[in-house]
Amino acid sequence: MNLQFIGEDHDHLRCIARALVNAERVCQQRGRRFTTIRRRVFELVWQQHKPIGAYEVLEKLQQDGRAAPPTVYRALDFLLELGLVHRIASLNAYVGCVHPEYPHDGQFLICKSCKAFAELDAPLIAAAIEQSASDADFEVHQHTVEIMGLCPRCRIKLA
Amino acid sequence: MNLQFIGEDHDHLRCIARALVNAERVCQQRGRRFTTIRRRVFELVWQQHKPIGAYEVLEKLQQDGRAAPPTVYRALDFLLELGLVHRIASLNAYVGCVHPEYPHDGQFLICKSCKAFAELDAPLIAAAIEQSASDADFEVHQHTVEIMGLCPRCRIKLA
DNA sequence: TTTTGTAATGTTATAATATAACAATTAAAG
DNA sequence: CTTTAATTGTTATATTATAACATTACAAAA
Repeated sequence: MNLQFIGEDHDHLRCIARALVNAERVCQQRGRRFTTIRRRVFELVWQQHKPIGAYEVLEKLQQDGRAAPPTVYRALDFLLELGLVHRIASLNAYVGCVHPEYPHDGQFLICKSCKAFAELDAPLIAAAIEQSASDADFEVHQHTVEIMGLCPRCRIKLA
Repeated sequence: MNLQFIGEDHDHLRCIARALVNAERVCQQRGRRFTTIRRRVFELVWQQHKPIGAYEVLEKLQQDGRAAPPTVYRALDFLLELGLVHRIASLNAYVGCVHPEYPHDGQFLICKSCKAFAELDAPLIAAAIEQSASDADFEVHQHTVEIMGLCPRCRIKLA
């Protein structure tokens, strides 16, 4: 599966709405509470199809009222734990997960120019990692794959 | 190429010595200066076959005399630029590069238990990334691949 | 060999990211 | 209700990284 960059015609309100429904379902299935704060942070992460930093989330939260860093980090940790968001280590930033049916490692394409990202779930990459690791007799628990470059739209724009 | 975890018999002094010779050659080829501080930071990163944090490097530097964070970060940035060390984004830490002939992205196996790492240069992984990216019409500039799990030795120990 | 320009380092301060510790509140289960 | 556990509030601080500007060291030209 390969989840592409979004196009001009992308209906983002609908996109967020679907993500919220997914998130609610995931929480219910796992017996965890999708509280107001968690929902709000989740929405903020989804508001853009770009990685967002914790302190950027915090600023937006603070437009609603007081909030401190632990509030944000707790919500993010919760969402990470349930696989509802991913962390992009090379950017210290967070993105909404597009298929949170079950927790998983994604692979990420991130545009240096417009900052848009796409989440892959590329069996080819996962298999190559497994193969290379097993050649080294290494037992894989988790992987981080972050691919930086130019998205289709920016390739054209900058060509 | 696949650079394995080091074994019991590893002669680390020789290993560091070789790395230093490499580093000197690389600097000379590129007309850059391998100053005392850069050499010292390079040695400190190589002192262990484990990722080391910038502030850990700083502490060790300070055993020689005064030193402040910018000194360490500058040296690390220099070494990163020349491909003499790599940064492990998911750990905010640095490792020596085992084949710094030319700058490149590596792939890293990192043991959660003993923290040892191995650097891969796995064409299989690189190819899978290229393939997946090109499916999405994405132009790859750089990639981060960090694989966490158990190294061969720890697998046995913890079995 | 002095001069001069550039690269490198020193120094202070601060930005950006993240967590510890404990108090207060809220929700859910008995 | 009441008790318990989960969640959130709050303050302080740890950790990682950079900005800005002063100083020093080096290498090439004069």
